[in-house]
Amino acid sequence: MKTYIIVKYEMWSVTSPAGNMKDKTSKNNTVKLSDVAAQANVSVVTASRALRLPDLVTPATRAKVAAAVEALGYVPNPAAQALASARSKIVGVVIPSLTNQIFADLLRGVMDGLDDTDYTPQFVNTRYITTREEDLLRIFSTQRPAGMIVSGIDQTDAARKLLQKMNCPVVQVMEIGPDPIDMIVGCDQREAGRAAARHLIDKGYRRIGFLGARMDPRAQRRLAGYRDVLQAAQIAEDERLVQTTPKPSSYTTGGQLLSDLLARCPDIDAVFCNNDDVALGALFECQRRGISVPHQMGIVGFNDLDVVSCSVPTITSVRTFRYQTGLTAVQMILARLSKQPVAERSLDAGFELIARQSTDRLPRIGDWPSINQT
Amino acid sequence: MKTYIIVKYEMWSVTSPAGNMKDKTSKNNTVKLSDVAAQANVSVVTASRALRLPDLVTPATRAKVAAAVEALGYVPNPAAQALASARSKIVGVVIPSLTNQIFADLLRGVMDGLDDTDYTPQFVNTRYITTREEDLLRIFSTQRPAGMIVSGIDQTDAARKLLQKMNCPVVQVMEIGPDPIDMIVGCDQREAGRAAARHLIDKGYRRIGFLGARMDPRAQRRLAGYRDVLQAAQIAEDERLVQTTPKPSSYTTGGQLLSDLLARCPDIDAVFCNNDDVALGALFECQRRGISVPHQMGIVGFNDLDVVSCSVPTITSVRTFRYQTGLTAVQMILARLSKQPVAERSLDAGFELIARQSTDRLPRIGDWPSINQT
DNA sequence: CTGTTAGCGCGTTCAT
DNA sequence: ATGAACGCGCTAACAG
Repeated sequence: MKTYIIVKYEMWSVTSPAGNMKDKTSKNNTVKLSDVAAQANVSVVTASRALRLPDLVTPATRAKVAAAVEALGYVPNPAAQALASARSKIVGVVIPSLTNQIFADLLRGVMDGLDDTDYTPQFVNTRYITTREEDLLRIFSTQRPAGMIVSGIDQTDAARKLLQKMNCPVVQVMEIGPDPIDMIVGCDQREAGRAAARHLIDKGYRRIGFLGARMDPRAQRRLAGYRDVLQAAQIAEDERLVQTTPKPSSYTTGGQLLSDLLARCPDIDAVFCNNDDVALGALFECQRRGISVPHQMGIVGFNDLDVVSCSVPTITSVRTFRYQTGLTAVQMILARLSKQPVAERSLDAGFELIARQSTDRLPRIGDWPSINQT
Repeated sequence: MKTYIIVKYEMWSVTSPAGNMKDKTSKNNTVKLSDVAAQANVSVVTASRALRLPDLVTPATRAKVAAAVEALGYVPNPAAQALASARSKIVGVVIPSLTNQIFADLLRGVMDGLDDTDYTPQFVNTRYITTREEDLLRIFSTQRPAGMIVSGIDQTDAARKLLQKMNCPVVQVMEIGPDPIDMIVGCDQREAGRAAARHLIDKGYRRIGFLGARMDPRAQRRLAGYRDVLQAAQIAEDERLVQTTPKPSSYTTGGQLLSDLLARCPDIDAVFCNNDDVALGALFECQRRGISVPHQMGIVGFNDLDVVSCSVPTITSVRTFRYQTGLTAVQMILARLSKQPVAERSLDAGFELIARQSTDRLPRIGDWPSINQT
């Protein structure tokens, strides 16, 4: 222990006098702003301003400071910054899960959007537990984040209040809704659900099942869209056609769901799946059972993950823009932070139905059952 | 200036007498330790110790402080903690990419391992760029992280030095190697590659190709394992059998790789794929071409993602333990931080070959070509 | 445009 | 077992 200290101090006295430039001048082995200031022959404040608000400083001093920073390898201490300014450089990102690919895409967008800024994303997952979301937000609020990105629009009142009290830009993502906390970017899940169901009808399918895992609020709204369309088309709305499970979505779950639905309704001719995991699982189940897709069974997925575009057959899906959403959310936050006027508080990221082989069946006369038959 | 102070004191004197419990006593609308101390009628230090080192404090005061914390809703300010102690509660996690499912699994393990501790993970991705890794580490070092988790064993010397200078537990993950920076947990990629290749040989395949995307160092070692086995089996080692691309791995890439390899070596009877994305893509390509798997073509993947266990046919893969690895890495760090003796600095997470339908072909006499034929 | 001063909320000596 | 005093590195008022 003693030797330790001694070694440390010895190193000090060795490097400190000898070191001209390129020197960690502090005992903590950390270059601080005061070191930079000393090196540049200016006050600490000036050094700070030269870095933070360069416009308020002479080009000459700016250069001096820049040189000192370079020479000493100065990097600001975020903890000190946060403490002094009561604002951290952290952008909090609250998502329900990391298992789901779509959130990984979102995170990539956020990360990329934050690259080359001095902000840092910080991710947490709620595991779809609302009380956990509140706890996480409480923790975030102690960090005084620069901005917050939260998934979905189903925050509890407590969560909404916490977010508002953070006094920073907040973006809800993955969905749009009528009453954003602050800003929002995503797509209309219900409308997207409608598009999927409508596509199946257009392709001549009539006994259209719904396969859903986990059934979080977003999935619920897609299901609602499916119901909208089936009602509007005056196709028998049969609750038995809706097969869901609280289990997390996965390929295996998808196969299981289809099996269960087939057991109850052997006459279905198509399924709209909650998401692509379920859709691919359903496709595999069809292959196992020798059910021909798209002829005996139409399949539509959701999200348009990479995999559905190269399976055999390829799977029709509703493309959503997760990466772009993450990017946009960050841009909204950055814009607000730089006092720029934000064009829109609510941004519809849209969606796109990508028709593929899994529904590529021409409607034939025989496919059209009489209306309202069960 | 003066008014400032007065305001503060006024608010104090207003809320302090009036406020019995449940009061944000500070001008900043933030409850601090001094508020807790006041409420509990102890000094700030005592309050601090009651929370941090409860053993050094009377059960009575501990209770008083706990009550005050509860009443005021006190949450420590991490920035202040970090500044004062020169240590943050952040565990830095450096991975190459978030696109790859296996890193999402790792992150889940890390997150879960850090739940119910007061440490927070912070993720960054290097995008497989080593200079970027160094930059990221430099940034992390300013945060004085509690621990670091980095992916792989191929850090540059500069990166290794940076990690050592952080003076905190460091765990390399996803691989094991001879010269860990500090601690390490993962599996022997080369050995895993051998297992995959050996399995194909055991199943009677002889013209065994290698399909690899991205080809990061880990993939390179798997390829080396494949070569080891082919040499040892005295099967013709033919570099034309190795088909790689610098492009990121994906299902599409997998199909493309197989196409390219088939164009050059139409006589291959099996492929060992870099990872499961490639393997599934290759399977789809076989389906498109009417190549029967496993009879005309054996396929082995890597990682054993969920999807390969329910595709049709199911795909043989080498299971790796990403989630467990993340969890273990965290546990190693936590153990070190709590001064517990760490059992092993190097932990082999192992792997497991899961044989499935895609290689389920009995070796037949005809499958055995003469040795060393090209 | 630059320097001076006073904290941010906590941990860490050192006394008691 | 408890408390007083100081400072972590930086920003934010204010004064020149």
